[in-house]
Amino acid sequence: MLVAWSRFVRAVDPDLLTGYNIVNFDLPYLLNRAEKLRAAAFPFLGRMVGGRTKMRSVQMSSSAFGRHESKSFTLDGRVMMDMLQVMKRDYHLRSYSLNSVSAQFIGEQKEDVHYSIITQLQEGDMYTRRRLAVYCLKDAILPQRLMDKLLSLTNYMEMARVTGMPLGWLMSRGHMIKVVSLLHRKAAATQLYIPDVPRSSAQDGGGAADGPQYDGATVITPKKGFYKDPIATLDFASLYPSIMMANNLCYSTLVQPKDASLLRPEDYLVTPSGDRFVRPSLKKGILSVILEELLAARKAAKRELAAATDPFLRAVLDGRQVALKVSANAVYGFTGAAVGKLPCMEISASTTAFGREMIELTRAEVEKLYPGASVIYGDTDSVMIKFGEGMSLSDAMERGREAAERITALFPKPVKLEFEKCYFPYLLISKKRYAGQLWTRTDAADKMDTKGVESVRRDNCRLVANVIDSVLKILLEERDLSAAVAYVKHVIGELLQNRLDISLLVVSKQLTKAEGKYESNTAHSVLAEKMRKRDPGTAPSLGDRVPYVITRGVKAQPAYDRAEDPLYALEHNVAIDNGYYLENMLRKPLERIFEAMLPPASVAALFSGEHTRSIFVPTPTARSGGMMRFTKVALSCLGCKSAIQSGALCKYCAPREAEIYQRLLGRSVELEKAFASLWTECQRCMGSVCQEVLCSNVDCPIFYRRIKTQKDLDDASKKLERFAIDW
DNA sequence: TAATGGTAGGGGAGGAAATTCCTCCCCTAC
DNA sequence: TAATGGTAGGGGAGGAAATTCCTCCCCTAC
Repeated sequence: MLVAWSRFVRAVDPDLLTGYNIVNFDLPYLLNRAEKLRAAAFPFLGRMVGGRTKMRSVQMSSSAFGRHESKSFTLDGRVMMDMLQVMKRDYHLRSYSLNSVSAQFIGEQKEDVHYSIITQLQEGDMYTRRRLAVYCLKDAILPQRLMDKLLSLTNYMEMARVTGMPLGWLMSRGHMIKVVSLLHRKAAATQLYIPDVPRSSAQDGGGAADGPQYDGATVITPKKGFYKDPIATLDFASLYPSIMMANNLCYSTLVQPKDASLLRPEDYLVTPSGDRFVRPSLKKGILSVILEELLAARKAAKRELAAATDPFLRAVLDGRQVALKVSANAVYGFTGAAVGKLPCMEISASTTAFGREMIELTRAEVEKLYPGASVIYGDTDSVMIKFGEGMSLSDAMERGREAAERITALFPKPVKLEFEKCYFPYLLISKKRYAGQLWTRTDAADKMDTKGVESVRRDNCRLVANVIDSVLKILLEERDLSAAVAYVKHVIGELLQNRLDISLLVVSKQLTKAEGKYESNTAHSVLAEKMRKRDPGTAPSLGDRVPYVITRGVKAQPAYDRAEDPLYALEHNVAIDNGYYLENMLRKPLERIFEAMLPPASVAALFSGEHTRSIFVPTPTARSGGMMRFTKVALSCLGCKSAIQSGALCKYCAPREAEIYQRLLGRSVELEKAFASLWTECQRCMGSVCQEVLCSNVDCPIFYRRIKTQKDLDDASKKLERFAIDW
């Protein structure tokens, strides 16, 4: 079968291979299997005749794309486009399972089949094998649909053209190689050669770049608070690229200090960081040319974006122009990369130094030109201005536009300060954290814009993200403080009474270090270790996100000891520590928001009072220690919970047997109904109502609810069975 | 054959170090 | 065989508890 499949690939002769996680799972599996079975004709999947497909492990670590282990193959003539890798590179998501990704982008779920039941399906009847087949087909089709919908191939080809790089490298390598490629292209055209800088010993592994190498951008100290006046925002368009172009910063224009005396003073420029670059009249830098081209491509993408009407297409085109912008910024990053091919701190340090001067000048100028105006915040290339008390939105916009124009005139071309938007109202929490209603026109707000706060971070559970997001919406869109307070109290009540779905409480963090490399204990690293011991096959590996919930423990037991795999917690009935979620996850983020608009006593009242009464759940002691090891669970009366020897009820409750039995039966029936409706929902999702549901999709809330209901139902029927003994 | 854009910054968890608080104990005044 | 005044209060030692500070870690803004 393997050999036939290999022949099939060669016969179809595709340019591109795609799938989901094929690089790290499917292909390695096939190759290993072929080797084991001595299918010698198998590993020839490339276009090179007789070219053997070999597999290598590579470790990639990049500040932009994170760290992961990966495989690489010799597959001449074909490009591997693994959609998992594409999704990880291009989209910031909480989960990258094919299920959640396709649900989000193409509104379709696949039925997930856990690997442990595949054999069972294969060895069953024609119906179970059909299910297996459907699963496999979907697994193959969904990645293709994703690729079509997201225009991934189009965008990658565009990037390959702009940068002059092989398509495959865009998926397996970082940003630096793009810049290297661009440099080679331009340098060759101007008869220049790029020096091969040998790696210094410091660059190889040990003790390299820890801590910043040079000073970065200015972040203006925020004047924190809740602003009910419109806040105008001015941004420099592509700040770093435009600084490099305006001042001709380049490898080819750098003047070494010892050579400065050879030039006339008017031939070179001294940057704020004290470095010298010749003026463009003498020689124009290559980096300037490269940046001009990247920004021209971005402009074209923006034009296309303006012409598009379909909202989804717009989102994708927007993604493309952002990618080009990021690549332009990567040019600056490349010059500053100490562990890189061609570091040049003079360029990067000069660029940031210019940036610092420019934002300071902008701030001073705004406050000088507009008396009463105040710059309340700014980061790197932007300033947020409050022009005055009680100003209307349209006046603020008008002044913003005017100010941008007047200040742009102070800088050399192509530096451009733009008025982009107003925030109204605006909540400024701290540096790099704020939220506001964003307006680009006066007739209607565009959207709520949230930066840095918990609702946009992936290392919070969904509960926190949802609550913060809703609270901000109520405060900023509806501007209803009391409704926000009521909402928060309601959610806290639900949480403490255990009424929330466990999928809301799942936290996930990325495993960024290899096994044993963590210096301190953290919830996700300790849990990953625990899961490796349970089942190495399904345990998270380097670069994966580890989902977990915090469970109840004994007093003072650290949180990392109480982190548990959500599925495991559900299946083994481990109690969730609701108090921890309230105190350690919800409390502080909510306090930071409300303290800007409520007196301290009212903020404190959010977390105490009637709604914080919780239902008692007995605390389990550590499973493997303490006195509890020597105790046994005694039967308890189903009527009053007092200890009894056998049967269902104690002698005092016995007379009420009929009534208690009826109550439990009612509960059981209720659960059965709930379970049946969840089951139908899962069957609908599978596309068939005549088969058993065999789905283990951990990203689906229904899945958690179904498991929980099943568990409760089991418990309920066990209780009912105890009555039988009496009869 | 094969590596990796940058700095600034917030904020949570864990654990060490420094500090405060409580209890026991001894002794003296009267 | 067999005996012993009391209470109030200062202050040191030891150890528990609460607090502060620092480091690690993750993730985001630009």
